[in-house]
Amino acid sequence: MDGGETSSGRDAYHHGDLKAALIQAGMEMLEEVGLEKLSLRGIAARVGVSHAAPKNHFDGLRGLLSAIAAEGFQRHSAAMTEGLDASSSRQDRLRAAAEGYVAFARENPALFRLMFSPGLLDRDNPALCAAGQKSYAVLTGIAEDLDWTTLDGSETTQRHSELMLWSLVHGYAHLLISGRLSDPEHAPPTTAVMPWMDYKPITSRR
Amino acid sequence: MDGGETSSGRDAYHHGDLKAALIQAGMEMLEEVGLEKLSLRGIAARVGVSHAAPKNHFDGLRGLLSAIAAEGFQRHSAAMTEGLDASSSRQDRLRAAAEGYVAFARENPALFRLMFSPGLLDRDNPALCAAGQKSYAVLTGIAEDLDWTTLDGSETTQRHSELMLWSLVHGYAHLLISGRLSDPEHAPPTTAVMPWMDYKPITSRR
DNA sequence: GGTCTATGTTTCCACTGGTCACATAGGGCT
DNA sequence: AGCCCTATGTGACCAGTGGAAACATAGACC
Repeated sequence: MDGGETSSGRDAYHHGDLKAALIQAGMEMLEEVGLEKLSLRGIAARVGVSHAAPKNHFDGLRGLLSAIAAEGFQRHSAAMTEGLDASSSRQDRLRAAAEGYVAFARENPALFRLMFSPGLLDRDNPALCAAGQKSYAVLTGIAEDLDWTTLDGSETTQRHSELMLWSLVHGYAHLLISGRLSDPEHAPPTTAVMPWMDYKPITSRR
Repeated sequence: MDGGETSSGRDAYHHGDLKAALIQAGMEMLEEVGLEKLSLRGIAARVGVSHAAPKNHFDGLRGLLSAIAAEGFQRHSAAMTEGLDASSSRQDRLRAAAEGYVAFARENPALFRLMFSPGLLDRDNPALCAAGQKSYAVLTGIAEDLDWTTLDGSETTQRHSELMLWSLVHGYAHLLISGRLSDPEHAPPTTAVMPWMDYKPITSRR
């Protein structure tokens, strides 16, 4: 116990819970130095171990990055659901989730970028896969509630609607952190780019 | 002229047109080895020069990548406009541009990624800035044609509409190459994720 | 013909991630 | 209690990277 923050209980070990410490340090440095300058040696140094130590817990830099991304997806899921009030309308719930999605990206741009950089991650990492799928499930789960999929009554539109929503928030998030928008600080709120929600009752068939 | 392929005319120079050759080689290797494994030394080796030679034409790896990205934005613009038939309806023109946007990303995933990786590029590179802005202008120019901005009649909606369209195609493009979609090969066509175009006359006020 | 400058090479440096043999320390068995 | 044994971390090496500086070369220009 001792600290018991992020680490698991044992503290008087070799180092403590090095695995969690590395993930923690990695997430901090990620936003400090940027995705491209993040180095295994740097992370190890911050924790105070040699650069070979992580090998005992992760499969190289890739493995560590994958673990960080997995943690990122969990926080991403949390960001989408935390503002969710079960009592609010389904439309508001969707709005809140979309705003959470985008806000997370703006607050953790480097992490968000990492999470969607397949070239840096281990596709087969179980934790990463699970966390990523869960994150997607959170979004689609809220979208499904709205069954705007009945617009033309066909079954296939379900997937299309999910993709539309996902593409929209994902694209806006990405643009906001891509440095291509003229004034990202004062960009319109997320709901401003999903305006069809304002003009048409989502659940109606029209 | 001599060859006159990608190089400009002069061939009996030191190397020929090294600057263009490096950009060309870089674009090829980019898709071959992936964005993260692309190296200045590798590009130089393919062209047959020492790894210090590019310094005379670019400001380090950053400069070369920026030049490649600039060329990428030009091709991106071309991809959006090439299928454009002036005689087709404005809706069809928008559809064609959107499909061009996404198709480009799918055909040049690493390049597309590079183009939107501010950490790798030189923000102040003039060619890159110009090409990037032009690319955005192409998209918004076509969107403007459609004046769906009149949905609520307010002026501010213009920017929101542009952002919505851009976010949508950009997000879908990104998701398709992010490795997070289950079966990206058989993903729905781009128009399937912009379905509001099918259900509501864009130019009408409803 | 001779110098001058653009272009390219060589050699060095600091840094990266990966691998191996080795050290250490705590757990568990006898 | 004492011992081994394995998980964990270290140090020394390697190939590779981008960058910088001194040097070489070959066209250009007078």
